[in-house]
Amino acid sequence: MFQIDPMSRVPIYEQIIDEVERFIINGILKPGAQMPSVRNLSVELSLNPNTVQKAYSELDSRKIIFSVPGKGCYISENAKDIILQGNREKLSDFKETVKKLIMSGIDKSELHDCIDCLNICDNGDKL
Amino acid sequence: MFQIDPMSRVPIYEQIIDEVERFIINGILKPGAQMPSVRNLSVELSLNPNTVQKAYSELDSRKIIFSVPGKGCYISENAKDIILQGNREKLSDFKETVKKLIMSGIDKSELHDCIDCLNICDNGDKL
Amino acid sequence: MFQIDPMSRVPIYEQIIDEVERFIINGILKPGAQMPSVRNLSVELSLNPNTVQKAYSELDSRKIIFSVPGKGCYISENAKDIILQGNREKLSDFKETVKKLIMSGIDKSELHDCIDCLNICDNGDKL
Amino acid sequence: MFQIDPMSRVPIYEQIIDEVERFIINGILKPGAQMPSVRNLSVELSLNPNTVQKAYSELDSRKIIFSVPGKGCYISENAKDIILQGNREKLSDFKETVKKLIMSGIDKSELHDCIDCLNICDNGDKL
DNA sequence: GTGGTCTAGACCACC
DNA sequence: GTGGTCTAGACCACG
Repeated sequence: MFQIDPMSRVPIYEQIIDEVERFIINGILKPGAQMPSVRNLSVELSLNPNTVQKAYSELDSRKIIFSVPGKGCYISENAKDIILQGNREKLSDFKETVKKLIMSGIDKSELHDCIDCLNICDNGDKL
Repeated sequence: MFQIDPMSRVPIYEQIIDEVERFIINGILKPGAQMPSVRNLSVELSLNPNTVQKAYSELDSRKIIFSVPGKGCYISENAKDIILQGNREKLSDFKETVKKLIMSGIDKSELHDCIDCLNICDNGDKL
Repeated sequence: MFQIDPMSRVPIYEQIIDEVERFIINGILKPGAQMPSVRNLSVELSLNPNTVQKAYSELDSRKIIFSVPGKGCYISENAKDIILQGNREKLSDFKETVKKLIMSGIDKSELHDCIDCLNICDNGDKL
Repeated sequence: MFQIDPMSRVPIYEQIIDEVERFIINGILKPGAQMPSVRNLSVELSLNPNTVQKAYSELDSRKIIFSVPGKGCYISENAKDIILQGNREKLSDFKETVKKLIMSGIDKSELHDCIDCLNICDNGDKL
């Protein structure tokens, strides 16, 4: 289901969150749909259940999913909106990154080039 | 001298490295110039000497500065070149960041806007 | 596991690095294998964890090992190549040493004898 | 007089000792000859007098020179012998160096080559 | 459990 | 005074 790189330096639980968000943005996971159980997902991805649980907890605290005790986790109605709203923060972080790069002597045009040279569909899937 | 944010999630020793690089790029620290001593800088920034030492060691291993035990640390002749060369890697990381942002549904134009709206001088100092 | 001499003038953390490199060259530590944990090794060698950490950090920065925070440190695929390439520098240092010895009046033949009289297996283990 | 490299990582006081020994081995400084005063040498080489003093003290303790209070330092009668005898220790250190190099996977033949490729006169002067 | 960062304080060699 | 190494002990994020 989700694509996880266990050797990446970005925490696995963040990768899970990113993947869930990506699936929601792309419409693969729709509001009301049930998430895979923590146990199943941890087995499928060969991950520690605690790691999956941490991702689910974060998604739950951000109201992107909600858990029904004894039944499972489900996608919230306004999950997409919350994610898109969260992108504001990401853009803020992005600005900080850009600022640092410029301060270390990199030209703005180089950054623009980096963005343009990426061949990625707008729906988020790799070409 | 250097601007450090102890609350940032980026390690203090990396902030020191970034600041030193920035000063070198801006020409404030020139080749052959002596760096502030580990002890002085640690006092000035209210840091543990080991933290400053770690930053200096990394700069030394990257040949941006060189240390003469018992005398002090000095800016290397080709410090600027090494730093600019290191920016290649930073651009590579930047691409990864951009890729993730686009995959989470952010439009390229928004990223371009983020770059353009920054009011930063080309020499790296904040306005 | 590793042989450390706490009384040597060569820093302990460098001794650890040398031992790790030796084990990799000899094929005892293979690519992908997990390194002993920082804590375990520090206990086993009766060292401070920070000392071991410093050795591991250096090995990581030289790409001989790579660390996955929360999981452990692993031998890189091309660790052996990197080490052998690093030996070029060692030979350069060796030349400097030889030069000084000759300048202090030692005959080249004596140096050749020193090399030949060593009883060391080609795989690096003491007889 | 002496060639000192203040940027070298080999301690200055050791460089002084090495230079004095080299001059004695080459016959430039003969037994009974007076050494330059600590003060003069420190001025001439732009060094801290303490550094020169440390070198002289070590040479004195090894009986290579002897000091006559109020007059100066002089080369001992058997200075050359002492130096050549000291070379035994250097050869012992050299063996240790060679052992480590071989243990890190360097072939003996490469070390022999390093020795042979040096174009240095036996009397210690560079060609 | 893992690695990573930081502080506090010590000792050393060198200048 | 300088940089370099080491210990002790703490805290954090991550699995």
